[in-house]
Amino acid sequence: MTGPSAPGGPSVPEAAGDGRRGRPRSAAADTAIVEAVLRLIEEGASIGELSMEGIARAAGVGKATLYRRWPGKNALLLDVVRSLDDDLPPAPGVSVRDDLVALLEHLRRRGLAKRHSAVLRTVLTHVQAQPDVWREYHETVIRARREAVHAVLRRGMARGEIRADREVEVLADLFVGPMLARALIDERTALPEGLAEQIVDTVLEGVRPRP
Amino acid sequence: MTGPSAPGGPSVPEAAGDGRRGRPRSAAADTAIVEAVLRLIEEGASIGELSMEGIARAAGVGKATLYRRWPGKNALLLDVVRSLDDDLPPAPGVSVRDDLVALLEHLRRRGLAKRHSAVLRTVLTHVQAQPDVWREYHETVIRARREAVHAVLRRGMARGEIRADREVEVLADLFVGPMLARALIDERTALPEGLAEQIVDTVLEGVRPRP
Amino acid sequence: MTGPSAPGGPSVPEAAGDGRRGRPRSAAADTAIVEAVLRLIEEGASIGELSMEGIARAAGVGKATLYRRWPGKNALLLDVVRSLDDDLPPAPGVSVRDDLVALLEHLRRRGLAKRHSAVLRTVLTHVQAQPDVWREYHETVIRARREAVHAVLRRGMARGEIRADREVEVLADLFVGPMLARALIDERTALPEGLAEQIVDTVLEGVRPRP
Amino acid sequence: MTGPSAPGGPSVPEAAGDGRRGRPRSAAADTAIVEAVLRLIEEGASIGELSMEGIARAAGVGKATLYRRWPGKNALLLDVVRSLDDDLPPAPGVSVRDDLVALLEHLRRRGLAKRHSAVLRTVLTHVQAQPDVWREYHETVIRARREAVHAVLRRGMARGEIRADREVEVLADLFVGPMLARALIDERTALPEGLAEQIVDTVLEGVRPRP
DNA sequence: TTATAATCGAGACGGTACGTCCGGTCTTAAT
DNA sequence: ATTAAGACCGGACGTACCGTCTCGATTATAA
Repeated sequence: MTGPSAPGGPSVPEAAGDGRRGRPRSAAADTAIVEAVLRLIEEGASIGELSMEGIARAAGVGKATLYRRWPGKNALLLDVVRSLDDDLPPAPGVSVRDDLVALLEHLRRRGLAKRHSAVLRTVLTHVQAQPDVWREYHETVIRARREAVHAVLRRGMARGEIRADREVEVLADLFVGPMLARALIDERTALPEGLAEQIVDTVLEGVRPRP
Repeated sequence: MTGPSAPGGPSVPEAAGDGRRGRPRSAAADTAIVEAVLRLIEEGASIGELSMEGIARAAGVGKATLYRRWPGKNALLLDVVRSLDDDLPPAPGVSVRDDLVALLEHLRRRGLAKRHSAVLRTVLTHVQAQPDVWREYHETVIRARREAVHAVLRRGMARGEIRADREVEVLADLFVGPMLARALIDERTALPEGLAEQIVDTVLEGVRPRP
Repeated sequence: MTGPSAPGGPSVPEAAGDGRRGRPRSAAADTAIVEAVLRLIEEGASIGELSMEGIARAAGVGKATLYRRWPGKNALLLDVVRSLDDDLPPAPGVSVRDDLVALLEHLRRRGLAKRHSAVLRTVLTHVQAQPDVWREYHETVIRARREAVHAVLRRGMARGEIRADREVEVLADLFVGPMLARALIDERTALPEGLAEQIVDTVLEGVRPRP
Repeated sequence: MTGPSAPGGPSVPEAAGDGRRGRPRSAAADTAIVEAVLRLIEEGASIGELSMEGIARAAGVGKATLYRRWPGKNALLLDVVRSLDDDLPPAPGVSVRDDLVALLEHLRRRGLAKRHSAVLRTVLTHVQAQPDVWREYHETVIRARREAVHAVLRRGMARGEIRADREVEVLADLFVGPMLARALIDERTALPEGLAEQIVDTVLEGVRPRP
């Protein structure tokens, strides 16, 4: 997606190698739409006002302008959620333990951010019900994130800091799963500071008492 | 909820200590409705036919009969999902490790069951967007399940099989979170046999290599 | 309405010549129902609360009690309107002119009565749409009234007070029609005192100026 | 009502002096709706299929398209009935007697027309129960017709062909009332040819025998 | 300069579902 | 057998949203 609308932006036809004709798409509309969705969600429009009709109204935009950019509500919402994932999180890092803590801390912070939390909850709720859309999100966003964890773990294995007799996927879930479970299920009780370290260290050390 | 409609059943007015008047609610309708929802979901009606209108049609029931029992779609779906949680899972158990494996295995099996998986995914997707409904589900179903894990862990702590320098809530997430993450996010790729043991043992032993 | 179910009252099965069994119909219910209808109509319930549901509620009666007495709403309303026609109007009379005035005056007074006017308007509106019910009303109530006019006119013809070269039906309409038109169409503007005499005399004398 | 939808047409917002925006209302829908109502009524849909739902279905139109044009069923039906009154009836005329005959003959013909008769009966039945709607109909349609009669009569008075010692309103009812009474009450027994002349002449000459 | 053309906000289009109400029937326990 | 109460199925009510379509107006490039 290299068009005028950056990654995460609306899906441009992308055709017409160079000689585009007619009035170009309004960048202002792009912004207004995405901002309207975020505003609506933050205002608690759990699902009520989150209709294409309401979004168009809130953005001061015609409905056709929405449908010209996205094929439907799910695609729009998916793009909105993607637009919040821009901030590249990971880090090269010193030790494997610190890399893992950094990754989980990033996850935690995002789960805390009012905007991101509400958006994610509301949007995923919509999107997850559409298997194809969800799959696309999975393959573009989630897989990337997961790969970051896998890379760290594989590096740890190579260095001998992580046991090598388990599948990487399972190990990754051991670290990421607990944080996700808290963020997705426990509404927003907490995600207290220090949770990342706590999870990483406990999983590393094990739950059995050590002498 | 100890009335004629068992836990998981429709929300009975519950009034009238004994001298109930008027024609009683039809148990056949109760059954037909819940079965219709399950059937529709299994048939893949991800969200399309999952309308009160469609449910009533599929159940051969008037819409009023639905609204007499539940205040809205979410409440109905919530009850349906609850009706799938009847099978008490846990186990007294011999060792703490075996108890944990049993709990996770139960989780895994349910995640695999075609019916439960589809229902849960579809329904939670609906329900989670309604904070109040979700909260109620959380407090009646999730809390109970979580408590079972907590009990096992506390027993383990008392016995010295589980380290006592971590909060029980965090430890519980370490075990349950990975399985949930897989079940909820990875569509249904796997949940392969042996996953429960793998998770429990790895979390118990830790991820660091042991000599 | 002399018996519990007199002519004009609810349509009793009428079977069982003598040996009726079981609990007898409640006369209180009969009264309550009819009164409820009249009350609702007078209160302006033009058509809104005029539902079987609302009538049963207002009468403090079960719906089945209504349907046990009348086959449907129209039959009930028809009976109510009939119950207002009990007061025998006509008069033997001295001169034909006075008889006609008396008949029209009777019509006028009834058209003025708040109760009768509102009921008639509301009910006929319902009833007229059901051809069979309307026909029955026509044949039992309207025909009788019309016959009274015809009798007077025929007497006048015999006496030489009324021209005999016109059909009686047409002549009857000449007298009754104007009053009805006012009563039915002009909402309730007036029907002023003296209207009956005015109509009768003008129709008798003719509209052409007399020398 | 001078907008794009002529008298008898749907109630246009009428706002926006010139710069109308958005897609304009479909004239095809206008036609389809009115035709559907007429068709349904002619097919005998006394009141059963005469629902907004049924009308929309029969017209191949969304329900919203109905409610965009009329606030409710009564208003729609009222407009339909108005659309049948377009054919200007009266006539300048030679003698007062002939003018009156022409007016009544027009009334008679309309009462006979299958379409108009059925529509009028069914529709007025609906509309009359809503006082405000009825009032509007009265003031727009009935008053106009009545004024035509009044004009004829006043001309007759000026010419000395009509007695001047009666109120015009009463005289008008003497001519129009009989025809209306027949048309509205006698289902459709007749309205035989020559009725107009018969009424006019008899009312003019008077009912008393002449020497 | 003038076409040509894609965009814009606005809003109507045919459908479908919402949650409520009523019609007419049926089923309770109580009288 | 009838009572009041109320549940039953069906279906209409009027509203809202979906995704498409048509308006007149705007804003670009291409001729």
